[in-house]
Amino acid sequence: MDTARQSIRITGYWLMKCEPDVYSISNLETDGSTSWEGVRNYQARNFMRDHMKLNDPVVFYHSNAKPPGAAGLARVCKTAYPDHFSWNPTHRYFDPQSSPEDPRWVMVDIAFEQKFKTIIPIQTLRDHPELQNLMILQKGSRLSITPIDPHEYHIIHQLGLE
DNA sequence: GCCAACGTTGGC
DNA sequence: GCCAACGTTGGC
Repeated sequence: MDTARQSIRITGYWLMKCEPDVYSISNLETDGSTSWEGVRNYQARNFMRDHMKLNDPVVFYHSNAKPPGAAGLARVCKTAYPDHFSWNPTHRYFDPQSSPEDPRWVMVDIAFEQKFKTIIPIQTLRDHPELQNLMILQKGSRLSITPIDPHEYHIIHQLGLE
């Protein structure tokens, strides 16, 4: 685990996964921007808290979808701040170990950039020779927020124009 | 709906 | 500190 973690390179480019049944790129297009609450994984949290910068580019990915795949582009429009949903006992993202005095979780805001004409299915990403190293394509990868290479970002951007 | 892979929890 | 049990993720 630690060895794998060490090889992660922070690039300022990101891929963020969301189930479209919960929140889709179309929702983001409608809203213009949104808060990214509910991340309850420490590694993903640390990416947001320690590394996400204003205007970092984001690939918006639909997970658990038919088909799963890259759905569009977004941009970080507010850097990390406490996830207040974590201390609301009636909310599904409640965590009893988090409090306003000692917030355990953070969120960022992202702004809509573009919605791809069609989803770029995961299989298309898998088939692309220059996207082989995408973290989300590695076996067993479940991280909802992963850094990606600028080159990978631009390839996905291009695929989204087709 | 299945299930492999993962992260977290808690007993010891 | 180990590790079994558990809940979750997410592609298929």
